[in-house]
Amino acid sequence: MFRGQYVHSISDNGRVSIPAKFRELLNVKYSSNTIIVSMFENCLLAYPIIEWEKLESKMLDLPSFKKETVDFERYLIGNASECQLDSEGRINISPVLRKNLNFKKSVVFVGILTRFEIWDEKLWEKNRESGFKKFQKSRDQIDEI
Amino acid sequence: MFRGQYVHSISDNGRVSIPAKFRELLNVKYSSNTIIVSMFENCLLAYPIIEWEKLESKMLDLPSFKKETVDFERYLIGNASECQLDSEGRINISPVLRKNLNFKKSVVFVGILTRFEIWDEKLWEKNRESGFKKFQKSRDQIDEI
DNA sequence: CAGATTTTGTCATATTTTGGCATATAGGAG
DNA sequence: CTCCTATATGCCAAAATATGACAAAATCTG
Repeated sequence: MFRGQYVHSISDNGRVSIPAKFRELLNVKYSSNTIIVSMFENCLLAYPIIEWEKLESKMLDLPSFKKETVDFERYLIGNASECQLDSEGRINISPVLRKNLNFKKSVVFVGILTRFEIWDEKLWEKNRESGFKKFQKSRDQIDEI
Repeated sequence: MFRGQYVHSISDNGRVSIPAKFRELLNVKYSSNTIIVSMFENCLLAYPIIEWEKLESKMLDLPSFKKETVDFERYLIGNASECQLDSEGRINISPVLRKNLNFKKSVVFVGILTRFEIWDEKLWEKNRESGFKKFQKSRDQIDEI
């Protein structure tokens, strides 16, 4: 499972190392160094290709011209890109995504079970406080864990 | 699968490069460099010929005199045109389509699984915010993805 | 049919992306 | 604390890509 936080720097042309812990999980559990990265709320969302394909196959069953489907897919798939880790364990993040999320110098990888998020470090820091508040609020919604 | 966004410039006479990632998919998965381009909401909609033909065969099953069928087909098929990628991976977009969609200098290719959209860049940018809102809304409609 | 205009094919080139190496840094073991 | 290994990242060369330019071919128009 993906867990924890790692801060990495990102080069001018959008290249960044995936944390070694995540790389190992990709190798061992998923036997694949291909991931899909897409936009989410204020961060990137990354899935091992296998997990992502589960999502996609569900989406292929949706009625393709229905409004909700189009809106949903246009955003989630339209922002997605397939990345192969190179021999050094790095991926490239496209100019569009970097611009949208205002990626500057450093990003934070946040592991969350079957996926991980990538945040601009500054934004991540800024949201720490409100993140805690949201966590507190969510405790009531999540029943009896 | 088609995914992600790519911004390309379009020449005065409507010639534009298809993103390399999309070209590769056409070669490898579809073994064909023929696509069908038609109008959609505020953008063009492009399908590999094979996917387009699947769509057509579904349309043939629709009740052919029903109002919705006629309206749908008249628009989607009536605006469709077949394009071959040239040796440099470019297609031409007809003056009519460019005028309808107000294509200026740059366009955005948006990959969506078995198809991709082509937007005027300015318009795409303008719709980005509302696109995110629509996505948020659609998340509630699309259950349990 | 002739001339004008548009479309197409090819080449050249600037830019971006990729691959590989080298080095600095961090983290763990002893 | 110190050494050693694993990791992150800067750097550069090579490859791929996007796109401008221009001539040849095709099409349109009167």
